Amino acid sequence: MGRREDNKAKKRADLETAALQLFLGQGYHATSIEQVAAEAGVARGTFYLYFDDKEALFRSLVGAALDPAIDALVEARAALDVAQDSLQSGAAYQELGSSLVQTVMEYPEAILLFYREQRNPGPIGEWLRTRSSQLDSFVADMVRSLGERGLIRNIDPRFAALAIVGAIDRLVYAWLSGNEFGDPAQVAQEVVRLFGEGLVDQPTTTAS
Amino acid sequence: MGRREDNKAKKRADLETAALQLFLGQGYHATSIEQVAAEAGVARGTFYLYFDDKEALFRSLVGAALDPAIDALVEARAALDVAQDSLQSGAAYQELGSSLVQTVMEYPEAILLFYREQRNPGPIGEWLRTRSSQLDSFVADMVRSLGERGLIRNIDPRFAALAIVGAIDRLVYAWLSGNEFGDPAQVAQEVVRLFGEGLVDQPTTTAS
DNA sequence: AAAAAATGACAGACCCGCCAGTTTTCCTTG
DNA sequence: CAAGGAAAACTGGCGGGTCTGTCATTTTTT
Repeated sequence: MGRREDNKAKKRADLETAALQLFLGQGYHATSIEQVAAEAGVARGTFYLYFDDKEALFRSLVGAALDPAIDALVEARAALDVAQDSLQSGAAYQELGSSLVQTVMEYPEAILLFYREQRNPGPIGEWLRTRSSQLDSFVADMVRSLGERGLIRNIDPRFAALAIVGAIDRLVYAWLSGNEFGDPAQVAQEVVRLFGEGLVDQPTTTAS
Repeated sequence: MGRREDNKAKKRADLETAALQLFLGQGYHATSIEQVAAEAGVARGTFYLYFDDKEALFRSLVGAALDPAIDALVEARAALDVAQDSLQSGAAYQELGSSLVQTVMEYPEAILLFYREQRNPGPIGEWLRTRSSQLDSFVADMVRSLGERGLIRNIDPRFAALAIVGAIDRLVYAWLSGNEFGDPAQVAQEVVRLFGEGLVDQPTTTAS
């Protein structure tokens, strides 16, 4: 029977959840392998039977949450490439949005860790920023596409993407950090409206 | 003569600039006092004649950039409290904006460090987040005030503030990290327009 | 020569990754 | 089904390394 396999998988998971809590509590850098092992209830040496080092642990941990998100991004791009009308592309955006929301809801701690460590130097930070910039590029392409179809006013896509991603980033981060503000779905709609109206081409309404 | 004093001040500055480069290059946590001292050309023991520890060094370093910004915030709040018409409050906002831009232009590295370390756990991160949330609160009040005067549509000020600050945050961060995009003044205007039109009350323009 | 500044060795504390020795699990065989 | 042995899993001490903050001593300034 796979009793051995099961135990191994379980212990791996124990180490990962222990690490997740410690990383969130004191940061990746400040957490020692000793602490992770102790928290998971094993000796230091045992850790090395499951992971090469702290970095491999982190990648496994956060990758479990990020990989699905990146996959969703890739799929959305593929769907958009073959989309013929705005109905189909709208569906692709819809699908992407719900995938991303689902990922965040499923791995809130890992995503929070992603936000926390993102700006740190070193290989971990670089790895996270690579993932991050994929989203930036996607949004930039989206803005560019909408601009070319005349649906929004002319604006530097790279600039708009940073603003949009930055706003969402901060909102999600605040929410994951424990700040409460209403129904996420309603918040999402507010974001769309906020940027939607800010991006649409229209005469400048001068409020005195 | 103040020769001694001068040298002391200069050495302090040397230590700070050395630390700034190292913090930006490898992060606060990964930088040792040994490295800072070596980079500044002094022995490790000398460091402790100028700063209590690494944390005091960081606070001094980043505080030099943040304090003026916080001061500008406090002054703007005071000016808004006594402002009677929207001309005066507009001037206060204008003044605040130019102060903040000036601070960023004067201490770009320190501000970048502020963005970098902001989400890390520990006393340093908490200290930075305290400063950060002052800006959040200010913007939230601003949105609330504009809403009460009917200049923008009804929207949760806390939510709008996070979106606005998040977008600006990301743009400034990208710019400080070396991403080029045109004239900062023009970018600022774009931000105002983006959010301005997104916040104004208006019939929902449904683009098919 | 007195005062101030600078130095670097030292003690104490962690941490990493390894690995020889121990314990647990599994499976075969009588 | 029990016994026993091989294999897998686990342990914790060790060597080697880094970092901190102090302080008696040396160097520089006045």
